[in-house]
Amino acid sequence: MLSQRLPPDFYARSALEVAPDLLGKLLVHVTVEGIVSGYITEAEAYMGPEDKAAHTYGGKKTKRTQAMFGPPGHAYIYLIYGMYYCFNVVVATEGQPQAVLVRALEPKDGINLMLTRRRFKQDLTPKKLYQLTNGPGKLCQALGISKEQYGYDLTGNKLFITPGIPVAPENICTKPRVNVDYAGEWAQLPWRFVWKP
DNA sequence: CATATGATTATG
DNA sequence: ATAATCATATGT
Repeated sequence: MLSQRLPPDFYARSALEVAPDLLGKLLVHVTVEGIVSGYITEAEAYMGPEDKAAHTYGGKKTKRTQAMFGPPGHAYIYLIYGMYYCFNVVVATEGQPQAVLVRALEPKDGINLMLTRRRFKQDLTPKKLYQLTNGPGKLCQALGISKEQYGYDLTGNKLFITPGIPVAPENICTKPRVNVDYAGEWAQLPWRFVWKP
């Protein structure tokens, strides 16, 4: 069965539209060690120049953020706290630096590989399975995402997103974004989207 | 060149 | 509650 990619125009919308739409989609990473994938369960919208919580606030363009200024449907990856990577999807249009941070996944394929990569210590009970990828740093570790995948085309064949499973609107809830207190009013906005099946 | 810090996680 | 840990951003 062929894994169908989400079309490029899926990403050519504002982060606020793409973020909730990304829930239930399947994020897949094909590596030499094997294939790992998971359903997206949590995402946050970052709206660019006007959004005080965004890396591109004020239109700030640096070596780190340049991918956000590029065409949509590509990966924006950065290192945080000196030890964890965060995976984002670039959205909107070229020159419009918006992105969606993928905060959590529900593991699907390659769970064994995820366990190895994360050096998971606890017992593998179905109940604790979600702990494998329930944070931005965790899911990057589990999927083997690092700087190497910076700028990757998400309609390509290494790191890509497929339609996954549909999510009913009533199963989506919104919350304020995490750890952006410094952003004043912008921190309060319900731009975090969580899928609760 | 020097310094401060973060869209986090694991552990006590 | 707090340490871990470093690329990036920013200032001098």
